[in-house]
Amino acid sequence: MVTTEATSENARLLLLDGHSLAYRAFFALPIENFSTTTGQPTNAVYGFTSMLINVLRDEEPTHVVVCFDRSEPTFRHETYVEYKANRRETPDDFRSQISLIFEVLDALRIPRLSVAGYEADDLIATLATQAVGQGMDVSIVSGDRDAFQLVGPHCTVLYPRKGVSDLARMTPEAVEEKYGVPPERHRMLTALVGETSDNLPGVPGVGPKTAAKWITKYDGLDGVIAHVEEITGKAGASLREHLGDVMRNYQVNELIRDVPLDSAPAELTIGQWDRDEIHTLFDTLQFRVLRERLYATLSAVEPEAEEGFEVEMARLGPGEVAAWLDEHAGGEGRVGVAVTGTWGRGTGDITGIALATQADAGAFIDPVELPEDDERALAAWLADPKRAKAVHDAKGPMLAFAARGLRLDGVTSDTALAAYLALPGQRSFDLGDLVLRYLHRELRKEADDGGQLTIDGSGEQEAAFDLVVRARAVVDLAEALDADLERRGATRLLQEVELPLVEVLAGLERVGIALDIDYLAKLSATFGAEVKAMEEAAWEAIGHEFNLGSPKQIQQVLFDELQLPKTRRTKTGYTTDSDALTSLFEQTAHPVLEHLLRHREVSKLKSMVDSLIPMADEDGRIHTTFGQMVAATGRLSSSDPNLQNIPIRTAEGRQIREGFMVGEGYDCLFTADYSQIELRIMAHLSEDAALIDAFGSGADFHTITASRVFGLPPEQIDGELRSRIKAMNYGLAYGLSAFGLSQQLRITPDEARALMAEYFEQFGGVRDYLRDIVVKARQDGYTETIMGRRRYLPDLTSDNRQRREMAERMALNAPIQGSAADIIKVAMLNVDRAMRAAGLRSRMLLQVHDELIFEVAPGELDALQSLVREQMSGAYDLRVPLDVSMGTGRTWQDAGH
DNA sequence: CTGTTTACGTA
DNA sequence: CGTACGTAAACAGA
Repeated sequence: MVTTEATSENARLLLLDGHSLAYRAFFALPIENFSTTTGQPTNAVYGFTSMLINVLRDEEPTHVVVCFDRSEPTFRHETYVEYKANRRETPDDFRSQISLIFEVLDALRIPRLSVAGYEADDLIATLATQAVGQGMDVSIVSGDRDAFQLVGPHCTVLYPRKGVSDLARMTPEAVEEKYGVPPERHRMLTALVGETSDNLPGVPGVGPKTAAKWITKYDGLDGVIAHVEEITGKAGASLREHLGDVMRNYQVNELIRDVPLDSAPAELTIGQWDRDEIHTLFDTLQFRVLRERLYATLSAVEPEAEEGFEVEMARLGPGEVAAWLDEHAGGEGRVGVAVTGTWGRGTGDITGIALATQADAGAFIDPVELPEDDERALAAWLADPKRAKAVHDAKGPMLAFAARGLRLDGVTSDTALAAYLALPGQRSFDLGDLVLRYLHRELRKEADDGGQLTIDGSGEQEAAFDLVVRARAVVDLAEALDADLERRGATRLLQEVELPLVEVLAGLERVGIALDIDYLAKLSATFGAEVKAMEEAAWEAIGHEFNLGSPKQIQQVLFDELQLPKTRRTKTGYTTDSDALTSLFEQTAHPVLEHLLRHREVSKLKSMVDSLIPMADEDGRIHTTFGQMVAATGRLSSSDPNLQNIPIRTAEGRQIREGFMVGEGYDCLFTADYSQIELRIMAHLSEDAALIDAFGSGADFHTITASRVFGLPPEQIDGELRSRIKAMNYGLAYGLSAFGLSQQLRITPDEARALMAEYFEQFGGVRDYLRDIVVKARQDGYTETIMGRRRYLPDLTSDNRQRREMAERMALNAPIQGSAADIIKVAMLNVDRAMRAAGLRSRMLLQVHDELIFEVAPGELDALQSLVREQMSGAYDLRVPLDVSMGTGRTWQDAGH
């Protein structure tokens, strides 16, 4: 294809038949391989989107529209009541995907069209006719052969041959070659042959070959009809008998070319697609590969952003830092800071620093070759809380600065953090994406070949300039996000909680926690021995070797060789999870099941120990990384390594906690955790008097609530009754259903329902609260925590039950889990401040959602305990007290309680 | 070599 | 058919 300059002469219109393509995809792609983890089928969406991407790439259209059928009957049904009557009911799994396809198209800003009383084909015929008339080239993508009648010199049909990636290009020549008639006569052919998918029977005994022969010989269908008596043989007789059908078919098959439409072809332009919407949507659809393909394809054709950034860059040489800072960064204005370097595991290194002001003054500083005076000026400026700074994702840079002995203060905006509060469900907060979204600009320099930038070593210079552009962009982005957060009521949450927390978290990461390496190495050996023993025992029991770590091989052994009863299905077979194995063992008592379970348990522990040991630094400490913008609810996450999932439930698991110990020069570890914080928040939010009372009484909460539910005095509540109510208490905050409760308690669903009814009888406020929270979230589009942290849940109005109910459970849980996260974050800030104020040398080491772990400096235990208790329980004023329980010891295990 | 699936650890 | 995470190993596809 030759591309000439774009005039209306060679505008290209791409027309897609949404339904027919989606339907194709639905049957071409196996639903088992294309479903989200929540069970939403996505095969049609996937296939359709995939085809869309391909044709956008290959056809390079200037105009696009996707046409859809409507449910209303069309004139074809009136002409022929049996029209499409043989079609089976549209499967639910397909129907639920149409609205998802709409979402994809809307996010891509691709227009879609449907008109009552017409099929998608008619809209396509109308638009194609108009467009060709206006000199446009047209490509039609449709899985319906009726579209072939539209093929012409400026109109091509792309017809899916098989699957979703193989499109046949039907030009006039291709149609003629395949069917023996030119495109405008294809409809006549169909009329004679019939179309089973539309329930249009043709002439029995007449196939495409015969039909084409007749049409050619008699110069069209009219000729065939006129000469119908001359046609000899069986086929001729059959034609005469079914002539009515043929004429009806010809009428029904005709595509309407003058459907009244609101938009002309020239108006069907592709808009600026929305990166964030695509991100969010593809996240929920769990399209990973497709997203990459889409980005690769569309970034090539997407309309240019308005402009880049214009900024002067000074490369600050020796002795120039102080002067530049004085001139450009000594006032009130916020300065953007961007750095290059590496960071993680509690440390880092800075290789480049860029500063930029709103007045487009930019500077690049190479921190390695910095004279002492410059370094001092820079350090003072960075650490000056009065010099306002905007940084994107400041925690890493903070660690890298700290490794050079530099402190970063005065950060009045962290644009990544701000974006997280605005869009908490988002996966990544890429600066370039945010700049495009909020500022409609591209993160690149203006194409300004002034020349002063192209000194030699231009690669380095380029990199420096890119960094300055980032710093410049961050300043404007900070402003835009400030405004956005104000609108969302999250300003205080950012300024008073999340921003100050960045430095506290950097501190925890930098300090790390000491490991007892020798002990852990021995522990690993112990676990290793048992893993091996279990493996051999399992092989012995089965009679051959197999990989106990492979669910697939376990399935083969259990279900094929041993013929044990089948368990719950997974995508790829039958589950071998511990619940299933346990229940299989109860049924069959087969010894291999015990070996498998034990092997699983111990090898999991061993791999955890083995992963921890090499992560220790030269001082024997490990440094996690806290994710402050990961959890949609506002919690922190911990990774590399994850220290928020160190085992505690089993005795063996707890042995790992023995490996976390107090560091040299410190007295002990000290842990403090909130007891039942989520339940207390539920009591607070629901204002349920009975629940609030239960927390006020000081006695065991689960026993008290059980006593109310069962109408028994507390001393008659045995372990069984208590644990039922405990499961209920906790389950409520997760949106637990009667079914789920019955599973967990191993009672019948009816009993579970009765238990829930009893519970709500006593705690009506909780029931009302849980109900209202979903209603309100549906109205607002989001839930909110006690500190105004939002979680947006658009799926609350989804017509897909699975998605909607999932969103409802999220809506129940998010305010509770999120408020708990708010409270402990405030507690961490207050504890940190109070420790500084008291001049303590003790250090906060970890946060595990409702627990804080400290390392106690000699002689400070008493002071620290009372300080932490005070700050934690006073972090937020709830309608119930915030109880804190504490413990101390040499190891994390000993410090537990 | 990469991404996905299964399973499982925590709150 | 209970929320929120992160990781390891096996596996599948490129």
